[in-house]
Amino acid sequence: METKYPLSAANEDYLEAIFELRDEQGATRSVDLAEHLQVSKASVNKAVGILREAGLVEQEPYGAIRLTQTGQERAAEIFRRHTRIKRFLVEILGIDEETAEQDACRMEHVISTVTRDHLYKYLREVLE
Amino acid sequence: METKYPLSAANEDYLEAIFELRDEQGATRSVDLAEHLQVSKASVNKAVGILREAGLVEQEPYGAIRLTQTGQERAAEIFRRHTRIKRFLVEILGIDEETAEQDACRMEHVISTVTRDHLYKYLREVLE
DNA sequence: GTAAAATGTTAACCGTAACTAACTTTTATA
DNA sequence: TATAAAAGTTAGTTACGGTTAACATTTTAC
Repeated sequence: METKYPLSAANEDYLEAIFELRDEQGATRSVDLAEHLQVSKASVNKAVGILREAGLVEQEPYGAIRLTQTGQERAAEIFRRHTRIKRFLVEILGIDEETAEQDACRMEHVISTVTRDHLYKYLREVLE
Repeated sequence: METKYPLSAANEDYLEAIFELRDEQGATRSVDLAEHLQVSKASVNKAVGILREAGLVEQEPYGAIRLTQTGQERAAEIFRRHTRIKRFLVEILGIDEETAEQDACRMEHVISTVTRDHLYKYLREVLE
């Protein structure tokens, strides 16, 4: 299968949103993704196709989207990165929730794993 | 003229590199830009055209590239952002120069002005 | 001063990621 | 249950930012 396929920032966003918008059965609808990410249904359809090819989600035609095991892990990691960056912005730099959310959305795609880990460590130390 | 034209991340990179690679006369050569940014001469040519349209640089055919007044200010601000983010990564998070440089390159394009200002303030406080 | 090398320009192309419009399928409702 | 609305799909378009290849202009070296 696919071990560590790199995802584009856009596709990381789709994966993360699928993770966030799951219902009790773990299903996510395309239309909700489109709404959440403010893109067209067509864009969602294409992106989900890519995530499917990459083995990160499953979806039968006209059906709901579900994360695979790998997809789930990958998405959770992205989500964790996002929330920690946001925490840093809010709790350390004192930035408002709204701005922090938007900035975290973009920063999560550009920091290296080295910086990510140092940031986590810093958060643990400073917020004990 | 153009008051606050938004630049894409790519074009901010070109502008910043033009700023960094100026010689004593304030001139930058396309070929050096291409080398520095690791792109083709054709890409440089296209990007410089956009910066020219935006009133940020001047260049007569086959001549050197020079920043206009606005271009100079804009580039200096981008450069400042870059170096401060890098300082943060190196001096606060303890990341190595190499990684910090690469991450700063990407982070500089995605942080809001709010976050930028809070980061500067934090740097001043922590590094007194 | 001319020929070769270096530099700059242009045209045509590619991939990504968005869009709209038209269509199919599914779901909900009257 | 038939039909209208909602959701999903597909095809074709656009903009951006890169590419290569061929060409034009400058600069350098003999």
